[in-house]
Amino acid sequence: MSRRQAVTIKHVAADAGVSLQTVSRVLNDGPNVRPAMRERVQASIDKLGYVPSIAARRMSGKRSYLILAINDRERTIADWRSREGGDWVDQMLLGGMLKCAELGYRLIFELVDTHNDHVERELAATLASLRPDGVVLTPPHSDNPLIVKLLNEHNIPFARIGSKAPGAGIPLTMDDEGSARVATEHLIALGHRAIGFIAGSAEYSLSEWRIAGWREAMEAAGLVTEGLLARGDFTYDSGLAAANTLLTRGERPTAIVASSDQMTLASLEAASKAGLSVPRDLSLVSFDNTPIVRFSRPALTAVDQPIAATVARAVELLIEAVKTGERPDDVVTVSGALIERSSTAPPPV
Amino acid sequence: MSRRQAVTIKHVAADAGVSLQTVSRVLNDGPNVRPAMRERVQASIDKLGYVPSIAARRMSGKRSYLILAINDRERTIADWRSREGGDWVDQMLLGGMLKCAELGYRLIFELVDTHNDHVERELAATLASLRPDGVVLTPPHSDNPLIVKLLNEHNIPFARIGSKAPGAGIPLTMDDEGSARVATEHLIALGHRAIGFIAGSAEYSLSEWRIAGWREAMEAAGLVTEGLLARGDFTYDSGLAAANTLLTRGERPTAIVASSDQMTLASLEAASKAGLSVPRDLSLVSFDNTPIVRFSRPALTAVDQPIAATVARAVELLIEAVKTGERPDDVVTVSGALIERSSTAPPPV
DNA sequence: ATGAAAGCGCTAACAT
DNA sequence: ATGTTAGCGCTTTCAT
Repeated sequence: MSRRQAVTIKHVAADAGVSLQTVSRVLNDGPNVRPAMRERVQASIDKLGYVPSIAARRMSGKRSYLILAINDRERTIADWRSREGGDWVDQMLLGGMLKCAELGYRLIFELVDTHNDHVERELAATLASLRPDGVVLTPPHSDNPLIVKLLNEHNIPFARIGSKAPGAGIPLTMDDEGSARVATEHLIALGHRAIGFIAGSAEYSLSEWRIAGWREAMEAAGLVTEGLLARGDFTYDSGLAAANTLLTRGERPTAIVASSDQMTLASLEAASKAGLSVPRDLSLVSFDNTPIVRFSRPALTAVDQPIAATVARAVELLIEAVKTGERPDDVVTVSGALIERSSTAPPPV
Repeated sequence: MSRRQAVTIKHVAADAGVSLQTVSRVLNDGPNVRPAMRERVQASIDKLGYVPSIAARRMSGKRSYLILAINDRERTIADWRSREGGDWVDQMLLGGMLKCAELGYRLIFELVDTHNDHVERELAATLASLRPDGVVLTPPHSDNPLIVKLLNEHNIPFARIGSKAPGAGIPLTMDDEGSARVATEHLIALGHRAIGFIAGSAEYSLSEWRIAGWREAMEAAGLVTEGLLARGDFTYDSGLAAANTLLTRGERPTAIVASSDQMTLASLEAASKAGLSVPRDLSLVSFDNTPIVRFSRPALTAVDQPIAATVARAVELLIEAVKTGERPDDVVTVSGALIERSSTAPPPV
């Protein structure tokens, strides 16, 4: 059998006794096709099992039926190799791929270097090769001015997940500020007054939003935040250092909110080393809710990041933008939820 | 800016002052191009930042530069939703995507239903739409006669991971038999004599190979296997039932090898319920080595499945097959390794 | 409401 | 060693 298409639009046209155009119109839900004709053509399509070639559609038309999802190369590969149980990629695929399939699109997953002087060349090459109808950006790419500029110049719709900045592209967030506030309020409600916060890398704007959420909750409750903020970069080691800083200060916190599961796990370790029992002596709230939080002892109370839902929403909006040219006016927010487990309790008396 | 390609082969040809064909030859490392000419054309390509359109290449030539990786829909989605920390998909992507990128290809990840009367329609549609140059099959698709037949008829190279059956397609295994033998021998060396085995779903042929490896090791050491085999289906619940069966028999095993991390975790739980301490009263060896095995108490000794390496090898062989038409004569084996942690010890005295 | 013609960007086959 | 021609399977544009 040859590598050529088995059944093409020509076969369908011949079978239905109509022109190629009419078949094309039926395929694309075009106007000016009588119901009877539509049915006849559809019958031929079904009978022959015809499926249009994505390459040919992209060649002739303006659409490629491809959505490109981009992640940071270095970080993603490091996560895969470390096998620490993060499932960011899986959740992106779950949300993005299934939504694409639902809408007749295909999701292509790619890695792009952020820390690289040839980001533009790299991305431009991918765009030239694939010509996707839309691009989903994740942090830290979402705020990378080079990438945003390039995509904008190419006039291709794109979503910026984890970005609120104005400008081109559709910004979406997982309500980091609100989630941090909820997490903090949860601890306040339990009676905590000295609540530490371990922030993530400043390269991600969501790190600042989470700090803001924590601050708001603390201030609304009349609590001080001074000396209760430490910075990490989402990694375990950075979390260990941050937790140690917080736990060795004069009036140490009775609870800590950390911006990633790895940093929270590190805080658990730091607490253990300091002879502190969680949650009896120290309460812990995590961010991400990746699989590992359920396997730690105690299981961690965590803010779930709705990655699948957010990516699915991004894909929807992108395809909408291709079809109608319209995009949301405001930042799109997909909120996470606080999942209570066993790492939080009232403070020691 | 329009959705048309910014820089096409025409621009390069014009810039270099040659015909389209010469540019095409340079792109494809074709013969009959003088080095000087090759350099001149390459200079134009670099200068203009030209990257060929994958769609146009697929339209005209016999290659699509696409490799399709297929997984079981039901199981994959269930794994994603359950968030139990399995990283099969990540490892496939890590091995497959990076190897594809290295060779100028692109990996497309798809889900296909096994338990479905229209597998063929579904897969045929994907093939018609994408026309991939090769397909990577994973269990249980690797032994699905409908899928194998379809791929063979379409004359498209494919790899069958986890399959040793003769016939079309390139079979690859992770040496399940050898790994099970090594795991068992490890326990025998520690002094165990009654070593139970919890097998996986019979739908996966690798389940039988693992049983065989365990049997071989036992018999080689002059040990009986009767009554020491239990069956699960890789899931936690099935592991719990299987472990309970093994642990409640007359002469209960002092060690168990289980065919998945979930089933081993379940065995740990079953042991705990039975008042048995691991590894003091019962040793446990797992299969898979997904991230969670390091987070259990004790951390599990496990056979690592080299998924990334196997998929990378499959991609290599597929692309080789496209280029040269050649394929390996024998089953390709990529061996895993036993990772020793804390769930194994000598048997109680 | 339907059809015919042109062309997308590339490679294959056939010149020269 | 290089160029020319035809055509892949569709959608677009322009007829009718």
